[in-house]
Order: sequence, then structure tokens, then C-alpha cells
Amino acid sequence: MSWTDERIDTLKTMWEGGQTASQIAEALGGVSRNAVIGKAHRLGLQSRPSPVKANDADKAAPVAAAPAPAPAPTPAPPPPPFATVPAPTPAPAPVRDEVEADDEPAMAAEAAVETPTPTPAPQPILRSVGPGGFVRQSPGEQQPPATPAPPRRLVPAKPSADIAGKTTLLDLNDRICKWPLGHPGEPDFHFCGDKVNPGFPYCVEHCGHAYQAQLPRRDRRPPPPLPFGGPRVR
DNA sequence: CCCTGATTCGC
DNA sequence: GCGAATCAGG
Repeated sequence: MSWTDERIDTLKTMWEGGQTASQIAEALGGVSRNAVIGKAHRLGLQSRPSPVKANDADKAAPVAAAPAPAPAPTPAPPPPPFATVPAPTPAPAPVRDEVEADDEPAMAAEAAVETPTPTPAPQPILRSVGPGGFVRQSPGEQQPPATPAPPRRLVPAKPSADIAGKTTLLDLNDRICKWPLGHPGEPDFHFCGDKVNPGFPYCVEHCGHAYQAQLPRRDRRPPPPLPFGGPRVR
């Protein structure tokens, strides 16, 4: 597999979009995670936060009132819509509680402004809107977010609520079944997601569908036309 | 163990 | 230029 312009473009877009090298490799197909990383470096793509590289000791936090990063006055924008694959449906807006959302900017601003009363060093509550759609909290609230665990990595918003909890293209890896369920373009298109039959791309059950005993020539069906024109359809 | 990105180095 | 092997942190 070679690095065509299109594949390089996909790599750049996904890399800059925050996709992991593994995800990019899966999406591209035919390349390893290492290949993606190597290519990214050769392309001069700036390294993103690496788990290996020790973070710079930038202690530059001149604001005495808030050593920890206070919530920005303006909410951080959600990750830009990003089409790894033809999106079955337009990406929905991030799930946000209407009422909370309305109050939020004021609350955030209030938190940022110096309060006359010496505030007993309130721990800034990590508040963000993740692609998973967990709801922001107001500073005073102590309840856990509506959606318990934020995704460990920012990813583009899921294209459809129909595939919530299901295995999407970006969820694929070497050890889960890649057997497609439904059809690309349908809102609930997803993948099996079971643990693979070791050494195969599918689970045991779907290996039974994918791999069948060779039939005598006279009994074979002519091969069906390829369902897809190529890896990328624009 | 799993994951991650960075780097090296033979091809 | 490419990418497997290797390294090293989370």
C-alpha cells in the first residue's frame, strides 16, 4: 500500500483532528500504526501530546488566584466536525441541557471574576463538553456528570444516536470482530465488535460466515461485484 | 498487560 | 521514503 495523495490527506486530517495513529491506520487500511506515525513525522506534522514525552515544565502560572486552569470565559468549542468516513447522518449538536447551558456563561464569568469575599480556594471543577455528550456542571454542583466517564480522548462527535454503544469504524481494532452489521450509509450501521477468533478479523461466529469450505468449480457462484468503489468516497 | 507517540535504522 | 523494531511513559 502506498501513500497516495488521498491517503496522505486522510492522514493529515485525522492526525490534526486528534485521531490516534492506530485509528488512522485502521481507517486507512493496509498500514500499521508505526507506518502512520513514521509518515506523520516525515510530513512534518507536529507531535501531539505524547504519553511518552515528559511534559514541559511550564510552571508559568502567574495568576495567583487560580493556579489551576480556570474554566475559560468562553466555552471550549467542540472538536470540529470531521468526516473520517461518509457520515451516515449529520453530526448532531453536542448534547447539552438547555437550562444549564443558558446559565453557564454567567456562572463561568462569575467564577472567573474576583469575588469580594475571599473564596476558600474552590477547586475548579473540570467542566467540558465531550463528544460523548456528558453535561457540563456548574461550579456549585457536586453531582457527577450525567454521563459518568468522559471519553479518554477527544474524538469527533458520533454521527448518529442510532449507533450509540455500538461498534463504529473508529472503534475497530485488531481484536474485535469487524463483521459489518447493516450497510454503510444507514444510520445504525456498525460492526459486530465481539472478541475476534484469534488470528482472524472476525469473531468465531462470523468466521463461520466469512470462511467456508471450497466448493467444486461447477458449484460456485460467480463472485459478486465489489460493493464499494474504494476506501474513500467524497 | 493494555494503550500511546518517538525514534532508530535497515531496506 | 518507508515502516518494523524498539523504546518509554501512562
